[in-house]
Amino acid sequence: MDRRQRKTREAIFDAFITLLSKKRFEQITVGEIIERADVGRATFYAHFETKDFLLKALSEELFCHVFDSVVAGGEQHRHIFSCDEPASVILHLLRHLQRNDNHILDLLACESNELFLRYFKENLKELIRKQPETFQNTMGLPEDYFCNHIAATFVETVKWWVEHGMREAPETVAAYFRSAALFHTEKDNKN
Amino acid sequence: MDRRQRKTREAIFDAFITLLSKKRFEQITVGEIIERADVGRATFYAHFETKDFLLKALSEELFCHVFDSVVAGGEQHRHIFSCDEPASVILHLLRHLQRNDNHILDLLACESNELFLRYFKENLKELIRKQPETFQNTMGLPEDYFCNHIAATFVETVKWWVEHGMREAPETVAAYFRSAALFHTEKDNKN
DNA sequence: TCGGTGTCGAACGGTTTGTTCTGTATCAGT
DNA sequence: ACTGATACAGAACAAACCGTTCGACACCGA
Repeated sequence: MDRRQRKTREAIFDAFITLLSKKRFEQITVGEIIERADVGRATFYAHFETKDFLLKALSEELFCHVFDSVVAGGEQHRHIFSCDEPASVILHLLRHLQRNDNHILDLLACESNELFLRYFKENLKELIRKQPETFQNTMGLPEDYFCNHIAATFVETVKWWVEHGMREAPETVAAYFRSAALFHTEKDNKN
Repeated sequence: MDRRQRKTREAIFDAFITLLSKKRFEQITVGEIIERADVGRATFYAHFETKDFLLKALSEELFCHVFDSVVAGGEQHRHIFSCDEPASVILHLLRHLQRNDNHILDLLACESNELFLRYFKENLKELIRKQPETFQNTMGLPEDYFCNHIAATFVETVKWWVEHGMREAPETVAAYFRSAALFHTEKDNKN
């Protein structure tokens, strides 16, 4: 990709993130973005069809690499919701957040966080669906209901953590999630 | 309240609900609302400061009466999350939805349902907070985390039900929720 | 050096917003 | 039935934002 293209794209993303930390997505105008990014109006529209597409592109850019790093982990992440495992995906994600890689945290803490949390949840559901052997639906709940429940609980957990100031250690939060999500590993069931 | 005022207010609400069933909140214009409601522009702004306030007013109007009817039930609803109780608040709410009183269902099914679900959740949390004796935080989770988890799980359950076409009976859905929310009644703990 | 590509900046038409004003209809109380 | 207060319709308005177009220029890779 052309260096110029990358530069403006980056400038727009940065300006957008900064603005998101200050006001809601809906009340951010294209004018503000291009002013802060120091970019021509036509240039903006050459990159993004509309403001919503910018949001989508940003979401993909940020979350893709997080979830990619998860699947890249491969077999070592088999028990994605077994929090006892040090390599658990949960802990992986929580630590990712704590380090605030790529400003993800800023976006989850901003007033328009629902937009990103929705994206987050969708990726999670896919992840869960792909690894059905790592958790057990012991209550006989419908598959999609159960799957959605796990993802939603994790998102709510993250949201709570962030809004709470992230005072707890990732391990603690993972334990909370484990309790709340009603996730029983095979080990549990042997008790 | 003046009969004229009530009439226009009602007309605006109706038009708004109809439009919400057709397109997202964000892309509904005041112009469309007043046209469908057959109301003057100035009249609209005399009633609602902005489109967002209209949404808020509608939410309050709809959910208030639902939750009021719950607290009006008083002592008979003590065990708000004990689904075995026929008078349980859960069943009460689910049946309310199934009858589609006041178009609540339309709003929960529309593309902008997050707005109402958020409102829904807040009311739920308050309800839960007010009746701490009716559920037990057996896992030693932080109070607010647990409280939020219960409310969120219920909202997700309702969302799933609606998106699913509401094929299940309210009793079935209540049972799902009971399982998922990890809600243990005193009876459970005696086992 | 050259053709292709990205950017700038201004200008534009179109839409939405929220306000203001005038004249008219409806209300509640006497 | 009369009256003052209140609510309404409808038009017009300025301001803001959107998305597009265009010509001139700068930068890229080859």
